[in-house]
Amino acid sequence: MSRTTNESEDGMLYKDQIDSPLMDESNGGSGNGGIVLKKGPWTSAEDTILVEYVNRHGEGNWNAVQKHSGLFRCGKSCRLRWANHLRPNLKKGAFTPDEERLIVELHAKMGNKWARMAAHLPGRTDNEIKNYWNTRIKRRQRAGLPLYPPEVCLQALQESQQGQSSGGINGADGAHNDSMQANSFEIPDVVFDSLKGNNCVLPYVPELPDISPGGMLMKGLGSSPYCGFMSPTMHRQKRLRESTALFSTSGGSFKNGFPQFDQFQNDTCDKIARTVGFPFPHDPDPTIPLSFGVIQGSHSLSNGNSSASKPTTGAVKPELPSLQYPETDLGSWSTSPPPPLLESVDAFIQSPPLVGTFESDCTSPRNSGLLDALLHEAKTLSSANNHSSEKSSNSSSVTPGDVAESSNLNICETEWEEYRDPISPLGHSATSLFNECTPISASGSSLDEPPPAETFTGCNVESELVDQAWTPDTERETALQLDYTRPDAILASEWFGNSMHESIASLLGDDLAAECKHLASGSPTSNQGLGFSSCPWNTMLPFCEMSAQHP
DNA sequence: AATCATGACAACCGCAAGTTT
DNA sequence: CAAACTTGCGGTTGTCATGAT
Repeated sequence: MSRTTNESEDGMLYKDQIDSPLMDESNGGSGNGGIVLKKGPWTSAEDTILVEYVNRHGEGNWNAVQKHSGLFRCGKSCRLRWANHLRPNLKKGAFTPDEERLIVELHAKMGNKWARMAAHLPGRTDNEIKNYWNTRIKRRQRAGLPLYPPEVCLQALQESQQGQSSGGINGADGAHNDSMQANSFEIPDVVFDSLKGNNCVLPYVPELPDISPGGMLMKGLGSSPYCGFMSPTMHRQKRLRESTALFSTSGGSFKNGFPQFDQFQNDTCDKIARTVGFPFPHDPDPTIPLSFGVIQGSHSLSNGNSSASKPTTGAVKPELPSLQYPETDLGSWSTSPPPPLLESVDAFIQSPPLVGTFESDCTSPRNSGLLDALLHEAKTLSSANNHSSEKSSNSSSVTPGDVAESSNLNICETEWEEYRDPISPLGHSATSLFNECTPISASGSSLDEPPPAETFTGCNVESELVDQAWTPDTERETALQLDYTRPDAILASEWFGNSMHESIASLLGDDLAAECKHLASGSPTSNQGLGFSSCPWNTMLPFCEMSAQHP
């Protein structure tokens, strides 16, 4: 597509600039009063000016470009233009198959860390990669294809194994420089191991469009176009309720729930902390089908960009991404049977369950996923607990449990903050892999046996696996057996040995633990009715254990 | 032929971290 | 030490081209 604008406008704009009275007065920076900085497509004339300037003065000090070159562009725009289009050695044109594969692999490891990914693709810009990825996920989503091809999973697996042998949980930093060479990211490694065990099949759970807990959590319900999926069977009304009021409490509760995560790597901790600490709207109703395995949260969420998704206690961010619905809409779901679904959502719901519906999760550009989802789920549980308490007591809006949990979570968040590792891809990686390479088969079930669309069998299996005490001796073997759909299993393999139920009980209370167990058991009824709700539980277990075992 | 959907691309925006003043 | 500034990153939006209906 040609961005012929430059050519078409060539000269013209340049001329305008030259002739412009402002040109001579353009000394001011982008904020200079009186000078209106140009926006929109760059012309070749502008490019020329910028190139000349950079050749003369070098990169950096972009605001000076506007001041000294006469360009009516803010420094930011100049930097972007240079980095994405004018910089030497830029590789233009479509991505090669190798590049595409690499992007997929990198994304599996890094999530939406476009700049970091770009470092692995000489001549490519983060923007290109980002655009490619976003387009790709849309395309594959529509096609019902897995976001991460099996071969990529396998390769990543192999690489991860190498990295695993040498890397520890904390290898992230070292690894990030050359993640492709030796992946030491813990989570991904584990994931890939799991994938290996499962032959890396069926990346998506055919089932529900995911609610994208992450998206909901970070941006305020269903902000993500890909995350907004909800099971038709879901109780929408419950889903979004209490979000504001509960968020703060719930989020807080989570923090405390995880007193220590010394073993988590930085990034992981960061993501988790963010997620945990984030006042995500949690669903008071545990029956809400969250697609955990499916989660698609978004990398963006966890990954990152904290800018918009920063934990803001107390209130759901009104900020709405392109496809999201207004909160009001969300709220309306409670009353109206058909929620304002996105096209994609509709497609997912309506499309055949087997192949791609799940895609939404997997393909979410913002997968943050797993952690967010976990937290969200935990929150949901705690919220449910609170809710039940409220019903029973019917006396106060805030139950003791709320307060206690809230406090716990806050603490946890604080501590996690200390372990942030911007480099670690865990959050994303885990998410990506979980979401996108989620095998339908559970440990117990064979790959040849596709799971029912309504259920997320992986959850069941995983719960069992987790229950099997993870010991260093058995860890490796178990890892292979783990369903890679379950991040929790992975986490468990690394750090946890106690039963999840106990952990949950300690964290959220016995009743919740019991419920969790129930969900984990994967009774057809619960699964069907709850969608993936069981998955979140399972996923969350490790975290619970963490808190229990790592005070 | 008109319309719509999709893909590809470019650019902007807001935020956050780092640096300078 | 704080404010201002710079830079970088990631998300989002807008535009155009193309193909399908």
